[in-house]
Amino acid sequence: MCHHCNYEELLSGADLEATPNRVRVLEVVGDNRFPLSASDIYKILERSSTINRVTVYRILDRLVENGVVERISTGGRAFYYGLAPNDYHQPHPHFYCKMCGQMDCLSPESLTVDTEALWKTYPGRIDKVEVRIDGICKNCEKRQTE
Amino acid sequence: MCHHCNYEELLSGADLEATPNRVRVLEVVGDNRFPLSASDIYKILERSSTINRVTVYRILDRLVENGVVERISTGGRAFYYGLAPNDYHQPHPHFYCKMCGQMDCLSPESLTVDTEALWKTYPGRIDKVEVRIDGICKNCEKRQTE
DNA sequence: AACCCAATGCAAATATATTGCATGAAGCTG
DNA sequence: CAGCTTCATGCAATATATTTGCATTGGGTT
Repeated sequence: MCHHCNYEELLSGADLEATPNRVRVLEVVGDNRFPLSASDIYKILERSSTINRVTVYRILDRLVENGVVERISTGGRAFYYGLAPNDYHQPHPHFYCKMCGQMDCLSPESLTVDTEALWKTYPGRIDKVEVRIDGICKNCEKRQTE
Repeated sequence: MCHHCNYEELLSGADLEATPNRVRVLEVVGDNRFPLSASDIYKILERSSTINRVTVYRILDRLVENGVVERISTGGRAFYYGLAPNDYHQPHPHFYCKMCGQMDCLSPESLTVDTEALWKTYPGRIDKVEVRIDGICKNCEKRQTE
């Protein structure tokens, strides 16, 4: 567990009853250094004890709705999920490797985006700014040349 | 047609034979002010004369591969397609409305991203930096309050 | 006790995209 | 020019990711 986060508290703080399944899902998402797909999360949970795939989707939806978890788009077909930004986790860009599908978190400073003007002037409602780098990660690049 | 772009030339310049279907697909993508989904493109093409959905997907794949068209992820499930950046089209961020699914192109200056440090230091291969704003567009926001 | 609601499970449906295989036209080779 | 190859296209089937409908269960409420 991230030493800043108590997952039960995170849940109740977001108006969500801390059911065992919700805690399990949130633990998997929160304990990972990088975002995971619903399918990844399901597989990890299945290893310890049974859970339904649909339940995982539904829990993820609720967590995203209530701002606990962030849904991140990839250059591929599935969404990935990571902890939503909060006091201890700043928003940050991600790197998506189109070969292995792994998504890395980049440091918030690695890329500076100035969104201030946009927030002021955009005529609609802005919920989120997503920055994603697509490419091929170091490992896959190496593997290719072998 | 965008007055800078001759679509046949764009195709042959990208090493792609300018077949009638490819030109049609590229016209639809290029003539639109904002990116479209494969399905949107298919529907528009069907209005003038018949084409297979799979052909549309395949043509889009080739166009993306050869750098003529850009595949843009959304906050939703489908990819959208727009002209790839070139001498006349700078890379720019997009706004995705989660209500109506419409994606707008924002001006390149509306948001400044400094990727220089990243390009220098990232250990893998970077193909693309995608910046997307998610939210609710002006129209949908208005419609909600009515 | 009767009721209600939310969480979960299972089966089926949906949306999007991809694959396999067939056809036909264009070009090349001998 | 006959035979071969290549590539674009079409059609049917399949794969993948996600969502929906409906039933069950358990906890709280009246």
